[in-house]
Amino acid sequence: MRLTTKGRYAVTAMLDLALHEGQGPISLADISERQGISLSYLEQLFAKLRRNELVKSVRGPGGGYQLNHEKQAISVAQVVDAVNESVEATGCARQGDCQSGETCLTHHLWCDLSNQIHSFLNGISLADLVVRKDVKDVADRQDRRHSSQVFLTATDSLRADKAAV
Amino acid sequence: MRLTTKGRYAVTAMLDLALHEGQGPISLADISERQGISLSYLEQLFAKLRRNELVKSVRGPGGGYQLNHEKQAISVAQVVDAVNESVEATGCARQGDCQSGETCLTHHLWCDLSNQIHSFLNGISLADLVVRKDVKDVADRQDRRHSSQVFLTATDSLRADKAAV
DNA sequence: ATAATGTCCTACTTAAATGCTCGGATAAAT
DNA sequence: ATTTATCCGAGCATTTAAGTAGGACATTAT
Repeated sequence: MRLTTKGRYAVTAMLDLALHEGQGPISLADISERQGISLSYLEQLFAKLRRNELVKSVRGPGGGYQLNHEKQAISVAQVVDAVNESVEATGCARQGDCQSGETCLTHHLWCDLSNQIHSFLNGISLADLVVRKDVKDVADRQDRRHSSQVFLTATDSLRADKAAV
Repeated sequence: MRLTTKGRYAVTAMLDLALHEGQGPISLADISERQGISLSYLEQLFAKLRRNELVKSVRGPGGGYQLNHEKQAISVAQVVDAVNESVEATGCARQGDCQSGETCLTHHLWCDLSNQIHSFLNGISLADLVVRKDVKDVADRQDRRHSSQVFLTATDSLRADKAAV
């Protein structure tokens, strides 16, 4: 089992998409700036998210990424899984062949733990996160800090209007 | 957050001690054989367990390790912690300074997850594991397979008798 | 057309950790 | 004195995370 910045980055980036839903495609450059994640690294993560059909992409200027499903339908567990960070606590992938073909002494304990974690992360959707107070607070701060050029150009507000329809 | 064979080995070894409590000191060679863990690696793990005062050691022939507290008083979480496998899911050690000094978008989510895992593993003691059916089954199988020389020598049964007093 | 802006893709690098092995020192029992 | 065990340190192969670098391709705006 393993949960590092990899999985955390993925969830954070997906939550960023959910927060800016309805504003058209969001570029990775925007996410990189807002969330403090390396652009190149984001590209690699989104390649996996796209292959798992959690996001869809639009290429070219004004392009970026959008959620491929309703926010309610995307769980944190799905996102973490998509970037290959299993929250599986057993070493045998639940096979029970941990100790040279046989079940090890603590196999069932780690199975129980895996169930706990998985059901917890499975029960939280991006929609659930979006409405949380602690998430809103941080999102507001980030928007205030990075809103400098959002409504500066005519094309940008035009795009936002189009997307809002 | 990370849970690999390191933490699983530690819990398995501690459970082995709990299962053979009352039989005097248990050597790492015995645990190595029963649980299929490298002896040298066990030594390293038990060095940490000893420094965390979870076990006490007896040197010399007939020596080995014993639990330093009642089985009921040792939780799985303590054992995992002792070998430096934190089940902490945040990257900021709960400080909230995840994103260049400020709180990141998903900080509270990972805090919640950490609480879940920690309270789960904290609520399970070695005593709880010893009485579980799945644990008993595996333990019986292991005892049957590795009991060949336990009661063969006079010194061994003598030692067991002494320890039982 | 062409320049700019984005995704897409591959390969490389650095650092850290895991899971071991090996060699030897020390303590205690036979 | 020899055996049995814990102790202790160094070292090593492998994997992974996390990020860099460079470029190809698609799309929009000039």
